Amino acid sequence: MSRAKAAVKKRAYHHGDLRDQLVAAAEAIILERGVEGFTLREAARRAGVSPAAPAHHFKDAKGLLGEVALRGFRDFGEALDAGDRRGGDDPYRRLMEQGNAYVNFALKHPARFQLMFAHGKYDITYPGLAETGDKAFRVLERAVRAAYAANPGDDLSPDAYGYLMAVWSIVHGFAHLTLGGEFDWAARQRGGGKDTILKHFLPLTLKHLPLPSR
Amino acid sequence: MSRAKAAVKKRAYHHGDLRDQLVAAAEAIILERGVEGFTLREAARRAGVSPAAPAHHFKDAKGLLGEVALRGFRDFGEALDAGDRRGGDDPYRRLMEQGNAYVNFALKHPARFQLMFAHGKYDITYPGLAETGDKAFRVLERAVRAAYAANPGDDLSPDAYGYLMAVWSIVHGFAHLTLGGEFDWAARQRGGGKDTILKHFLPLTLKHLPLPSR
DNA sequence: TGTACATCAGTGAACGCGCGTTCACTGATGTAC
DNA sequence: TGTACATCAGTGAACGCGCGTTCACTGATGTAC
Repeated sequence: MSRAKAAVKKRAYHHGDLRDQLVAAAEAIILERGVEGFTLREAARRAGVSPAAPAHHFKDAKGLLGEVALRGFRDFGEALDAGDRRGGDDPYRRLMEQGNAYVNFALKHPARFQLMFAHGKYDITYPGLAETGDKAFRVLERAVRAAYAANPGDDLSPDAYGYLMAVWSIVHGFAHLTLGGEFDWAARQRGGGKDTILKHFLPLTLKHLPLPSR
Repeated sequence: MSRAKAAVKKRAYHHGDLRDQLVAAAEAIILERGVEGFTLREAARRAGVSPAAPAHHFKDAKGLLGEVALRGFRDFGEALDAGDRRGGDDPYRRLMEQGNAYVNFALKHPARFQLMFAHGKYDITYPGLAETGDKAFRVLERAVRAAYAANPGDDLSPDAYGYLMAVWSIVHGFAHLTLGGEFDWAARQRGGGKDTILKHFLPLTLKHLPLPSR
């Protein structure tokens, strides 16, 4: 091996990309071992760094997970918003597309999704987190308002509240049950895995998305 | 204190009720600290017993949790079944009542409910567990079959599959989101807590339970 | 362009902690005769 | 009814483990002049 190559391979004392690599490692660990399987030491190990190094980038373990959750909520909100736009002018289609986006996000980024809903695991005071989370969930509310012809700022009717909760529940429940493997028996009947659930069963399910009852 | 009283208060060397008390302690711990907060040592501590004692009743920590899950699935199945019967002859009402029972169980026994869906935390080979779990979920399937006029043993139509998943998703999602505190903002508007969600918002939500599309 | 020096981002050893499980043991209970 | 003894259900000390965090440190980088 040439000296130049060796120089490239040799890890610099300063890592250069540690912050992002810790985030990536955290996601990978959660993916493999679940939210509870995450440890700060393992993340440091995977980034090739001593267990004390992360403290220079995050306050503590929950701080690192706060950053993971923040990025999750940001991308999640954007995915919902893109779905909403795909729905055009039709409030029902907007909700359908958002529901699709919701479940797709959960199944494509299970680590992020599970962390986002794992209260107590990450630092909820992490800068920007609360706003980013709120923003994502307001995308759904906006489409429900449209479905019930409520202007921004208006109180939602009790019926609209129930509808909002029903729609949110159905997509969240579907995502959660799928990730938990509760639909695997159905997928197995068709000889597939989680991808089969997404491609085959999710459309069948979303067909039953409740209609707004105006 | 009389000698008799002292004799009563003094713990017998043989506990007499350790198995059940360990199960009760496990549920209490999960309630207070979440599924991940459970430790076998803490359960032993609460039962007033050394950390080695549980081994005489359960293979290991996951075995104890297996028993907790088993009892959970048993009661859960019975609750769903009672709901089903309340629905009388009307398949839709049967599903409504089951949905009600589903969410009520989850909110009244959050420790059990959360454990039941926490895969990997308990011993799934625990005697009777798989059967008891299957039995509970077949109660829902049965009502969906009735709604689609499918006889036992018939394959369900794709539409019926989607419907089954939609109904299960909506009640499971509602339970999960409520337990996760995602609806607290709504409850707070009405000056209440989880009980408000159960009494006020659950009926509003179940009104939007999808209708079977026969 | 060179140099002094502050700051930044690492190291690695050490801390105390609580965990699940194992071990040899012992006191209490139940049973056979 | 009494007794010998097997079995059951506890004890408590010990094991090794991995964790998050702290500490004094040091090498690399950036900046002021």
